[in-house]
Amino acid sequence: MSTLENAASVLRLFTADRLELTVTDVARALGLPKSSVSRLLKAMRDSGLLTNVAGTPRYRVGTLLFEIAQLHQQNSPLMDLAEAELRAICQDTRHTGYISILDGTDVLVLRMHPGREALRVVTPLGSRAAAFATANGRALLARLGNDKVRSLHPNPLRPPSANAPADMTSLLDRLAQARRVGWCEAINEAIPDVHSIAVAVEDAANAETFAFCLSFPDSKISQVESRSIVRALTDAARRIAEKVGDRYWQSLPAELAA
Amino acid sequence: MSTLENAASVLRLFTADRLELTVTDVARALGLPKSSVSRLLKAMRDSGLLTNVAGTPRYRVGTLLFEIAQLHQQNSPLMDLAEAELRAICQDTRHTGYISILDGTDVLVLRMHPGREALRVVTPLGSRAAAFATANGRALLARLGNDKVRSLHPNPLRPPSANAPADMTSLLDRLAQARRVGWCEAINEAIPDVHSIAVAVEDAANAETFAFCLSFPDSKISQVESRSIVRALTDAARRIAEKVGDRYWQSLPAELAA
DNA sequence: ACCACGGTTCGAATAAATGGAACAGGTCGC
DNA sequence: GCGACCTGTTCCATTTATTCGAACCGTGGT
Repeated sequence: MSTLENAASVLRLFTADRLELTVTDVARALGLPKSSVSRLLKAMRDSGLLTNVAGTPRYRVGTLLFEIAQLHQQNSPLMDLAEAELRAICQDTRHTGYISILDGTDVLVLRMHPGREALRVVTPLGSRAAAFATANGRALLARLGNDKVRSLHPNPLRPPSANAPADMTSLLDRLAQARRVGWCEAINEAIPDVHSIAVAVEDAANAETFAFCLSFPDSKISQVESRSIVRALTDAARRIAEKVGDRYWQSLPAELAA
Repeated sequence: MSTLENAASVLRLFTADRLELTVTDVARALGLPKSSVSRLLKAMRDSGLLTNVAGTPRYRVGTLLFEIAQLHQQNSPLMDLAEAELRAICQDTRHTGYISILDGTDVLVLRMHPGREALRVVTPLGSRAAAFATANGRALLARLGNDKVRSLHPNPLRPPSANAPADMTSLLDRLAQARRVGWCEAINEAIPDVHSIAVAVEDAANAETFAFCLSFPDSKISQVESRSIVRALTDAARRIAEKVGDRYWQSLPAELAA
């Protein structure tokens, strides 16, 4: 396999509980000869992708990746708008907010605004979840056509819980509903007792789409509060859509969102 | 050159005002034939390092890097401690706080806690600056031996302003002073009218060292306030040092820090 | 229709990656 | 102190991926 693929595989080996890797770690995990791995890691270090801890033969992720990733999430007008709106809603409601993007069939958490409640819902930055079983995920999928959604999911859905869509038909039903009202919710799907309400906005000019949601313990929130959260999110999305020229929200009558 | 080096070079081409790259962009910038670049970018996309914007032939940084970079800065006990302390100080003083590491001769901003003042000091996450001319940088350099500092800087220093150390001798003087008192300040060095006060903490077990600082407009802060900031930072560093077993702060008498 | 421009494909020459074996350094247990 | 063992590195002939120029395709402009 090419050096590049191997390098990417090495990067993927780093996980939250594996922040350092050794030559044998990688060799075992990837089934490559030690000699190749030794050279590969050294090459990755020399090119800045990795660093090795001072005296030790352990490798960590290099600062280059941190810098690049940082650039990647900055300077996006849409992100700035979404963050500002979400921050305001989070401060107002004291709940936790997330901004996510679609990456294949997963949602990837790009930003988090921790709530001030005692019980916080914590999905760490950079973590993934199946898009079809999350509020943010379905808000994003609803922006795609049904055909696209189907082709994204060639295999049968594997719902993480009973509340998640069990198959493609019920997923498309929920997406259709999301398209009608503009927002989307998930109750006790991926995580028990977690209720999330999400909206999605798109900046066609930059080919960027984000979903943002509010997450809170389902048991603590009344119907009325939930309604006001929907209102806050859809209003925010509408303001953003206005600024970036997202036609999607223009076609949604305000009364349906309430 | 090897594929890996070329890939790293491509990643380095992404800057804050260059979030998308095309084949010819890269070919021109790196002086490589278009065909090679075309293959390289495609390979990088296939391995997850890059993504190309839907219909267009433009490439962006892939989500893999974001995930990896996110891991990289999480789960560090020292970072958690430093962040908690700095957050408290920032809320207290309403100024901006930064956490940085040393990367070669540069400091790299890992975390930022924006202040609540009207005039905020903004150095974006992931940005670099010459270590010798910043408070955080010198706090980190002070942890190194003079020999190490000298060998890091083979070339004459290029101070960004008159207040920065002009040569190695005056840099070492300031480092020596930092080692005596435990903290470090930079007044109008890298950025005009910006005053920063920094301390550094090290977790030897994990081979991690961070500096954190408070930055504020120099003109707005009295001698007395500055003193109390020094106190807050050194107290915080001492608490962290206690927890992670950083011997450095044990040898510093508390009265010298005041 | 033509041209200019950006991207891709092709194929032979080249340079780089590969992996087994041998080597080096360290630690552990006896 | 010694050997067994584990880790990482170096070496080298072999393999194979990568390279680069040139030809090829689409598109957008005039």
